[in-house]
Amino acid sequence: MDKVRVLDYPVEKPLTLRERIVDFIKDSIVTGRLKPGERVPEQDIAASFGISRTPIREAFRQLESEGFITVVPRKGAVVSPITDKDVREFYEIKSLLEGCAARTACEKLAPKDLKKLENLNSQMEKAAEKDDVKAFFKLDNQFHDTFLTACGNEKLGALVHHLVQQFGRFRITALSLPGRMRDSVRQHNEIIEAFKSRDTARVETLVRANAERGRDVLVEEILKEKTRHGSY
Amino acid sequence: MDKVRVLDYPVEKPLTLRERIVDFIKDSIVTGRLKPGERVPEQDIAASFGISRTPIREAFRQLESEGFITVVPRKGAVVSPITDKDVREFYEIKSLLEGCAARTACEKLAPKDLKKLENLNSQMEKAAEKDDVKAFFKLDNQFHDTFLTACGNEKLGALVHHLVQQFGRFRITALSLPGRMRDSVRQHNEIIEAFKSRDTARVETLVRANAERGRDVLVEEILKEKTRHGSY
DNA sequence: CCTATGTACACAGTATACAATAAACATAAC
DNA sequence: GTTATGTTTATTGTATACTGTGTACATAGG
Repeated sequence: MDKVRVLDYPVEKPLTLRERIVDFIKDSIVTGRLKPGERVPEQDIAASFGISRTPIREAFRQLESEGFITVVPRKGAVVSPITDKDVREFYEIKSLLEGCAARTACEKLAPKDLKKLENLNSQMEKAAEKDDVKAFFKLDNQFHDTFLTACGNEKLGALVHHLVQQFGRFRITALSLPGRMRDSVRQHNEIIEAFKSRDTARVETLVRANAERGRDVLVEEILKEKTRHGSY
Repeated sequence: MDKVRVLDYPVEKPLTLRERIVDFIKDSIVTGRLKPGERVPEQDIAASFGISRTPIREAFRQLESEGFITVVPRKGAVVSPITDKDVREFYEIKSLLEGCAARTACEKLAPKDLKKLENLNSQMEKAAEKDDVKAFFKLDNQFHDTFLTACGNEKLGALVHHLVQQFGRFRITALSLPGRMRDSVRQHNEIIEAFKSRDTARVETLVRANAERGRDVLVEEILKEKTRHGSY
């Protein structure tokens, strides 16, 4: 009863213009090309892409809902500024959710998941040695995604993913600080050990500690950046 | 140095068309005028409002990001179906977040907040007697908002608010079940007592129990509705 | 000088027109 | 009859034109 399978090669679906714009602006914000507070006029984007304003306006709506930009009717859009309060609040949530996910995942983690965690962390160690922040960043996300997925609650994983995404720019900056990546690898090793011994309480504690450590570094980074701007 | 205050009467700001459409569709979904799975063609909305498609498309983008509708490129939008799995997952998150908020709020609640909780709950009792589901619904939201606000984490409050909003339709249906409102009032009374005695651990336990009770009723309601549809 | 009002310009909000795609239907080949 | 292909139609994606509002600057009045 199977259908013919001749032409089902990996064809990348043609993204709609809006989707491409969303990706572009998100990336611009996360990597820092667009800075918080900066204005984002529709026409400029439209002109530089050679397209009309319509898909851009739709992209703005989506980006607004996701917290990347703030739009004031009849005034325009600006990149949402991030305050240290924002980071504190989000990371309190992240800590709670990730801790819960890790606790739940602890009993479910398959041997291959544990293997994966170890594998990822050793890759992160290498990235840390080479000071490859970008690679480390991706691996770190995968590490966390592993138990976020394993916990079985899809919404929870998506939520954390979404929260974290907004701080991309600061996270990358924070990872660049001396010793930060190595520090993270060490914490991950502890987490892996706890997972192996199926110590749910300890897993939760460690994961939350990891999140809170990330928060502290991020807050510090933002405050530093703020004073840099204030000193002009 | 005060400015003249002659014309600052409550002037309701002119909402943009998109905002009105968003409100309308959300309300339609929450109250059940639009059912899960139902298609939502742009043209129909445009025609019935006598406006163009542009603001509607923008509204769709926002509603999509917020989880109310699902849009497939070049096919159109449908009201996002809600499964029992969705509810279970969301309420696990809600329980966690609300529990945390309540625990944090416990030490911060001012006398007037406690007064407010008692006041709201007695109003809910009255609404329950009169079988006024709509009023009860609003009061219940206010009750929960009280400690969500008091906990100090604004994002957390907003997040829970957002999660809960999507299940509006089912929550209202669930509240209509015999005894459900009275049941809820009873749980609230326990919570208030725990707040009064500043028993943080008990507060968290009770709030989580309340959330999980809500989840169970909601799941049951959805499963019932599913079989109703399946039995055709 | 300072304040207030008028004016011009930039830009977002909306409408309309057109292009592109997907689904439904019909038609033709086997 | 069943399958495959052409065609129509409904509906979304995008472009363009127009309208209205906010901001900045200029100008007049005190």
